[in-house]
Amino acid sequence: MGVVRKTKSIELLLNEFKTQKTAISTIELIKRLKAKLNKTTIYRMLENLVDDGILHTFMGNDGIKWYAMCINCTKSKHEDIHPHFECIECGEIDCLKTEVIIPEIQNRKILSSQILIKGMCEKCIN
Amino acid sequence: MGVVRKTKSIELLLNEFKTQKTAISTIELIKRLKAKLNKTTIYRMLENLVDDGILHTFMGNDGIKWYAMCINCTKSKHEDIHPHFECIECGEIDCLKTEVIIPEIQNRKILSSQILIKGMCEKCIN
DNA sequence: CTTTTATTACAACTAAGTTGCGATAATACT
DNA sequence: AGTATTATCGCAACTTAGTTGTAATAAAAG
Repeated sequence: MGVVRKTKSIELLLNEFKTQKTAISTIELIKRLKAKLNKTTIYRMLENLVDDGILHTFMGNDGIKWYAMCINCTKSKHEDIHPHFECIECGEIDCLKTEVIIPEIQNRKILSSQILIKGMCEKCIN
Repeated sequence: MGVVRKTKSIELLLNEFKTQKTAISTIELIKRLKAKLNKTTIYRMLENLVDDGILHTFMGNDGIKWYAMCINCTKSKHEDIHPHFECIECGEIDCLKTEVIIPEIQNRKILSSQILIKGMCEKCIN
């Protein structure tokens, strides 16, 4: 249904994404906000913020959900279909601006794609 | 550790992948083989078959694991880094031979990538 | 045929995520 | 401002994918 009211909980959650530019996993968010927010609340807020085009979500390699701020998303259009990059060293996942071209496939219609690239990030490569 | 002994269980499991060319999820396998095999056994067999390069695994969009036969894998080299295609209509996921080029990224080292394309398959497009 | 040990089944557990519902607190209304 | 409305929140209980420990079973080696 999206976010309708400006609550302290929403503020707390969004603050995590303002202080950290990279993606954050649900379990990490729950861990950080445990003292102040119930996990059910966190799950529901994340869902609402995705509906509103404020956050976008994607599946990590380990099967847990990750969330990150949207840059050019609206309620109707999630333009944010970009690849994500997971560092095998520090575990951080961030959004890439790099565009990956998915070629057309015979007799199939491509609607969306999720790309998770694994490697070493700027910090860990040295 | 890989598969060492030829057992009836392994035969049963591999038979599923021989009669079906597309990927199969763990929960689907458990559902199908429930009467004959314990789920723990299925999980452990799948792990072993991945170690041996007979199956490869990837994460579905819903956070459950999928497995499919390897074509050009060996124990040491998993060449099978190809995109997967999920049909939003029938739910089937299969391996694509289409190669997707991941461009180099400044100051980062790319080691692997997982690409899940969503759309309509040959059967469902009509 | 016996011994070795990989494999399997079972039960009990872990952890991510969900559901229902009563309590709380933003917002709307007078 | 004070009250009514209802979105939001917290809690407890639940669901489900996947894991762990262990004793029993069955490949296959000797």
